[in-house]
Amino acid sequence: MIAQRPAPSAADLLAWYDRHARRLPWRVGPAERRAGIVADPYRVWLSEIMLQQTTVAAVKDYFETFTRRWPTVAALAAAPDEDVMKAWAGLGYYARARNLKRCAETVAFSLDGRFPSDEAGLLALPGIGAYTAAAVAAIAFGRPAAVVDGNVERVVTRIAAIATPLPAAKAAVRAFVETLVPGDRPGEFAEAMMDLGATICTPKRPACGLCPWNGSCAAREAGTQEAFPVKAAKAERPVRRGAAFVAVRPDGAVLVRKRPDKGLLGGMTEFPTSAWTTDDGAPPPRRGRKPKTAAPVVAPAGRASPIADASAAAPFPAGWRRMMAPVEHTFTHFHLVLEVYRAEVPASTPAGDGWWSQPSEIDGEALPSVFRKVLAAAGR
DNA sequence: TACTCGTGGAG
DNA sequence: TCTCCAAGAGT
Repeated sequence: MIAQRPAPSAADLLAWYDRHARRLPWRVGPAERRAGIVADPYRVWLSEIMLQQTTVAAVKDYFETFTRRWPTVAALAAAPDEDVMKAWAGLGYYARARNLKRCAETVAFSLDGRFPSDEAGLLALPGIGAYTAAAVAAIAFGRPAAVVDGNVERVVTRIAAIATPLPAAKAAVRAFVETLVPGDRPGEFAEAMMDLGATICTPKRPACGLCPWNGSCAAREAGTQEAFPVKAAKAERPVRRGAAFVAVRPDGAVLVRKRPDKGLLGGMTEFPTSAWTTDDGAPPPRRGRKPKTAAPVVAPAGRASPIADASAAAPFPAGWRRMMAPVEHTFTHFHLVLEVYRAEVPASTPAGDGWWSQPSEIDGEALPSVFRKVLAAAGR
């Protein structure tokens, strides 16, 4: 008779966590906890929004900047949208910043400055989904919520050898976690699960020898750790092409404008660009109403005369000159190749629907990474 | 359910 | 170099 694997225990994981917890700026450390300090829901919420699909390393500086500048949800709610977008620039997924601001306003102005303490109340707020609602409820309010993120999915699909591909397996993962969540220290339990996934139960070459649950893991017993989680096949990444235009005044100011609030890089700042083509040369599908006349599209360099096409897509006639190397940038679901054009223009050139940004101001603009590459490619 | 939505670091 | 992917949410 072969001994059955014991069920994983929250107590074992918490004992491991007591020894190996990562010290992170948004966490209440053990010493503080002993001193009776509890988590600040604002800081927990802010960190969880920033950490959505984003690494701890990338978040740290932004978290420090935000909490120093806006120490409370009321302060964030009172800030101009534009300042928040500028502070978020470079972190990606800009809908998070828009929802962050809306959520802060709701909490500050409609909820008396207090975050809801239960999952349902949190879930109703903009930018807060199943994961974040559970995480804030558990970490900030001590609720025994089942916190399921990518780390937890990996840990649990291995422990229980769940072969159903994600995201279909999500319900089974959540059900499993619900059987484990302790009534005591549920927030630390959630942090422990995530730390375990981040440091021990890693995607490649997990350190099973160091895992507090290695005796309970079905995948490890079978030697198939790296086969989990099973994921649905991903779609291929198409290539889109376009042109970006950097107009430079004699004083060094460059012309920028604000992108539409919705969609890709919504609400952020950009250099004027042509429409971006899809693989087959057609313009990308539009969500809104079709314009009566199609926007001029720049053909890929080499296929037609880049200069001639660029002049049609440029924001205004000028001595546009194409930079040698195009900017390439990979988004989640497509790869972008942007030809960069630059022109020296007179001081009297009107800004149109945009504005002129001085060299001393450009770094502070809400300029996404792809357009910072454009700026660099234009030699600014 | 299946897309859309960024970025930069690790392997 | 290139693929994967990191504390997901909205539609």
